[in-house]
Amino acid sequence: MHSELYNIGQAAKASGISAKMIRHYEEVGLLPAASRTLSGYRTYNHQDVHMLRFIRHSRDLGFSIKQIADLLSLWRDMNRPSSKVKQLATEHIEMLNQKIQELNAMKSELTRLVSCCHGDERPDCPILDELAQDK
Amino acid sequence: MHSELYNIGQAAKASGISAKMIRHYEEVGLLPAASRTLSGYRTYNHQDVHMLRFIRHSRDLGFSIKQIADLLSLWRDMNRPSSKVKQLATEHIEMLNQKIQELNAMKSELTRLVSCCHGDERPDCPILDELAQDK
DNA sequence: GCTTGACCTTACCATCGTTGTAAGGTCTAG
DNA sequence: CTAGACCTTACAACGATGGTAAGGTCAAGC
Repeated sequence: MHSELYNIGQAAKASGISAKMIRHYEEVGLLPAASRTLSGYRTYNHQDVHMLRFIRHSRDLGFSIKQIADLLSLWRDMNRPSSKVKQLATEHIEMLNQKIQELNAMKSELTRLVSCCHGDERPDCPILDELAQDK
Repeated sequence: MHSELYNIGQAAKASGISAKMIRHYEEVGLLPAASRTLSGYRTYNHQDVHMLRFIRHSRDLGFSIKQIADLLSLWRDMNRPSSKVKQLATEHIEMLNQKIQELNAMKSELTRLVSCCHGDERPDCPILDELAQDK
């Protein structure tokens, strides 16, 4: 196993997280402070890049930074109970469900309104009428 | 028709938009500058509150401030073609669809992972395994 | 050795919609 | 006259990300 070093741009490419966000994650404490070259450049090794990939995958699934921090600490804890991970994921699914439900409610209401609107050159518009309703 | 006056708190209650946000909407130009009492308090009349309700309904459907500004100007334009309103709404539905799709993708992936995880006291966890994968 | 260009550094500001806070002025009821 | 509820402005924060600016560093080519 070589411990070849990456600078932040290479780590970004290898992990799929922008250099910008890597610095940000470090600043907010999601990542430990990277080691530096003499001239101050951040350096990353394979393990660091592995962690970055973990973060990206978590982010792609919509986990918040706080949740990702929890996932990372579970990941590092070799004695974690898998129930904790499952619970975290399940809670996130619930959050997703809630958001999806909200968006779906908006969508169906809007779809209903749109289907009522002629959509021609005349000014009459049930969409505006409904938005203007006092209900 | 009385033109009874509301102060910002009363307008907030009557419209369902917080006083805070009413000020914000004024600041960003979604609302015209409110008239003021001698002592500087903002005052609103029935028509203003009606507009605030319009904004709230639009917001409840997920329209952005920019879109609401467009809706408001269509609302005020008695010669608008309803096609413009319909198009705006349709574009928003498309945006909603896109977001819903993204969230659903996250949800189904997560659901799959969760269903693979025992969720007991043992540390083995396919959720973490997958997040840590190099793919 | 010097220049060029690509990279790195920090430190800001912007987005979007909303909330919170602080410090102060005003109004109204007791 | 005072207490408390309201109003005012101005600022910062959230969440994740992007942008910009001003400057230092590195590697390649001349």
